[in-house]
Amino acid sequence: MEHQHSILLVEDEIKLNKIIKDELTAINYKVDAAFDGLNAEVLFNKNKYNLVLLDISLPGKSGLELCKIFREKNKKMPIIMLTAFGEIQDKVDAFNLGADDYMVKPFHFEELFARMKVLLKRVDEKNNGDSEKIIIVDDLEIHHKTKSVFRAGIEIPLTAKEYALLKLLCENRGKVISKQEILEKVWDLTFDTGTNTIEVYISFLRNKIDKPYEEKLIYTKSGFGYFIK
Amino acid sequence: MEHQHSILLVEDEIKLNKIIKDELTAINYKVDAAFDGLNAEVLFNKNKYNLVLLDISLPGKSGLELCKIFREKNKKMPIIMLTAFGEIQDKVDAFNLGADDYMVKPFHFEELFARMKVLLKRVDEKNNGDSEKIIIVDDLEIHHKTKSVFRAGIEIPLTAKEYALLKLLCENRGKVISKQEILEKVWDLTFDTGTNTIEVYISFLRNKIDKPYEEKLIYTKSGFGYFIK
DNA sequence: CTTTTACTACATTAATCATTGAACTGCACC
DNA sequence: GGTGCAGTTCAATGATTAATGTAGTAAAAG
Repeated sequence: MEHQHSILLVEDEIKLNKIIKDELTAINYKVDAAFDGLNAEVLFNKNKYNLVLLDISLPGKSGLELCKIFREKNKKMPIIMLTAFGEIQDKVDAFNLGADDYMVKPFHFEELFARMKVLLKRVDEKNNGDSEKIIIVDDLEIHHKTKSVFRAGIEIPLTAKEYALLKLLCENRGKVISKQEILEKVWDLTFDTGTNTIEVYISFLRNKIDKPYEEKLIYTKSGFGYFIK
Repeated sequence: MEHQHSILLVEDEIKLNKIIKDELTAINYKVDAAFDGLNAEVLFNKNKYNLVLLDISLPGKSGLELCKIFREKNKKMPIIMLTAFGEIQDKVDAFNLGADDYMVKPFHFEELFARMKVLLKRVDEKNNGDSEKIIIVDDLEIHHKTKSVFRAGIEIPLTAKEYALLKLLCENRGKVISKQEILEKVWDLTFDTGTNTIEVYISFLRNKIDKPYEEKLIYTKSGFGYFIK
């Protein structure tokens, strides 16, 4: 798969640690688990993580200390603190030490995952320098800032999915993108649903982007996927 | 130290570059040095600077080009051009491209430092109390100082949340702001609560800001977010 | 020529958005 | 401490727009 996020999970309750790890692994994260502060630090220094989940009360080295250390070494990596109920002061400290978010135990996994997704997406986008970007392919322009698409100077209104699909293809102009990859990046699915949604959306796009114009931009590589120009 | 300023120094004369960097570092600036335009651009995109010192004649990409690029990406960051004697026409161009000041080589470092200080102070003050700021979009005015909003000269009373939302949208006029971003910046939430508060507030705003007027300012980009004008 | 793969019109289902009114919250005032 | 009020939030509804699945047709591969 194209882009799997790497998570460092630091949690001393063995059972909780295991559950979180299993859940995250099931939805396609790569997880390293630590059960105490010292071990967490070793892992952190050895590997590169996209995000850290950090319990506050830990044997070895407190989560707050770790938070400070991690933040000093990496300004951008998101840190989510896992706090027990009543550790509200710690929560405030955590933000001052550079944590990005916190979850109060017990929490719903769904909420944790949602927050992780937001933070990871934010970092990914910043790295791409996304917000001001304009993609130009031939006489087609994609303005990320306004989420708008122009061909030959005329705006073509696209839906969110159409836009995401076109953007993916244009960002990889010339490269054949497999349906598998499209499913992952546009639909956030890691498995094939057995329907032909992608083909339908390619058709939508062609109607809007290519049909009215002489030169076609979207091509099919039968058996492999789609590509632009 | 209370507040260290970050400087991007772009100067191709190696000796001069080093001297300026050393002097600035000695008086407690953090300095990144670039010797050509391309490298300067890379640094600029990667890091956040409080001020740029920019030589006009550079290999790679001219200082004037860079000035324009930097100004487009950051409206507020001061840019001081370093011009050789006789580049007076360039000096004029530089101002048109958004430079804040210039120094004619050779110059006294003391004078450069004094000008930097003035410019940095000006920006710092603006950032602290952007109290004087007035955002104008069409016939809509937002007076930051008094937290009041006028349309076509008539004051429109807004509540705190309405004001924050309108301000966010107007500060990013033209840019589509996602609900996620609105939640973070107006409601301080990192997670979608599953309610429709944002839609409700957009509705409130439209009633006050748009309904009584012919030209509408608040638009919906379904699936993406909201934007102004 | 047969099989696989892809295309697209159409119908169905789902998601998103706008609006309203009701409920909740904190605060000033009695 | 109760009452009223403004600000905020929530829930229900209907309208609009988007996403999905089916099925028959077309195109490409072998």
